[in-house]
Amino acid sequence: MSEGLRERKKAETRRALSSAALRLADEMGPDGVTVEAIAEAAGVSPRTFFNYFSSKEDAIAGIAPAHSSELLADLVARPEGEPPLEALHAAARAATERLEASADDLMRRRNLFQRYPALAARHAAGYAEVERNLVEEIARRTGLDPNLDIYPALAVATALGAIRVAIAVWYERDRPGPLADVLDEAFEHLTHGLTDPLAADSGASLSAAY
Amino acid sequence: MSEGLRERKKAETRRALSSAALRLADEMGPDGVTVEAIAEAAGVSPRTFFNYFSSKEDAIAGIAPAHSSELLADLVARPEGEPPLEALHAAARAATERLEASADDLMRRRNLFQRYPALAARHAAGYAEVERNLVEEIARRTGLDPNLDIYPALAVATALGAIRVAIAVWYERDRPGPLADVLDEAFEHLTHGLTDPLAADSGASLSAAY
DNA sequence: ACGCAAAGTTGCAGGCTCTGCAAGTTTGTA
DNA sequence: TACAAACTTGCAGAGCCTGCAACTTTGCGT
Repeated sequence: MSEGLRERKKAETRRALSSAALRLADEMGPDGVTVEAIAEAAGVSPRTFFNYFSSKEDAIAGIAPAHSSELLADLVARPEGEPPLEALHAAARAATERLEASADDLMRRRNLFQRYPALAARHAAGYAEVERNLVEEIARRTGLDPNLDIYPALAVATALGAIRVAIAVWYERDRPGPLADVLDEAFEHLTHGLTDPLAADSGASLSAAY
Repeated sequence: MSEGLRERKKAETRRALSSAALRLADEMGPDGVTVEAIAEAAGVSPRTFFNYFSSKEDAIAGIAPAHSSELLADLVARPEGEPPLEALHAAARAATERLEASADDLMRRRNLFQRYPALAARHAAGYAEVERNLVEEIARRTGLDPNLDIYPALAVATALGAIRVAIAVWYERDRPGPLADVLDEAFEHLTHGLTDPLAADSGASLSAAY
């Protein structure tokens, strides 16, 4: 029942292709690696590569619908009455914990993105669809129109921005503690209206966190 | 001295290529148009196309560094003591006014982006560099480390998100008034900590705005 | 076990994108 | 007018990506 041999093999092939693409791109640059090389490293034909990824860049940038859809699932699972930003915070927290588990892949990819910004853009594009879904869910929870009211889209864009920034800072700080702590710090700022951390008293506890 | 014939011709060719790319992509979809067709419509050879744009997508997505660098200039021009989010708000306001001026081009491109999200991603990638610069400036103003402190990156990411969301909602509402009004609405939410607009009293004035 | 249907892999043909190079053409200047 | 720099162009070629048809593997009912 659960997971047939077929499913497992497909997942394994996908992982092998993604991993090979990432490693080779790291070594020779995204343009230095060919689909042929990736396919060979993963033990399949070049043609099969395109059955798994729609482009070479997709394989390298790692368009992983898994993490994103889990983010949506986590949000949906939050209690109905919870304030939107709190629900987003909780879902984001769960996401960071999953991300932290595969920190090495994340790091490798991050280094690549720093060297080749075009890849980062491609990666970010993968989140566009999830963003739409998150906005829908927040709109449903607040009873607002996702197209005409600004709040749902703004809250979601802000939350995703917080995740992105938290990951970046976490790496720059050489990962001293849990990623979730940095995320909490970010949401703390958001709930306080992003007041200047130096001018405002409310900022004292924040800077003390680091 | 000023602008030789050479310069003007180049600028004209670039504009013709960009315009043809946008129009053809609108008619036949980004994949339905070939570089050959764009070049022919602009009256140059296909090879010349690549002397102006590094890829077909670049020509269609219209990587325009102008707007972004103006955003940075506006931010730098704000008074030194101004709270960061207020300065970002003011700079964003100026940006929206410039954007509103070329609303038709924006609309056409926006329609394309809606139909083909990959283009939007490409376009967004152009803003990555400006985002870094904005973060630097906010860090300078607050005396924080742009890499280790979360506030500057968070404030900038949030502000850019606000601009993006404001534009989207403005179009969905069929542009009833100034884009800047929608932007103000977004920043209002941000300064109030993104509290649930239904639960909080502070939300009353916001929903009244629309 | 057996065999059939669905799913997955592969090779091939072919069109398109993009690059480097060398030759030709146009523009700015002395 | 002559010359140099800048720009355009054609050509060759590598690589990306797709549709198609044949082949192999897996899942499942009998």
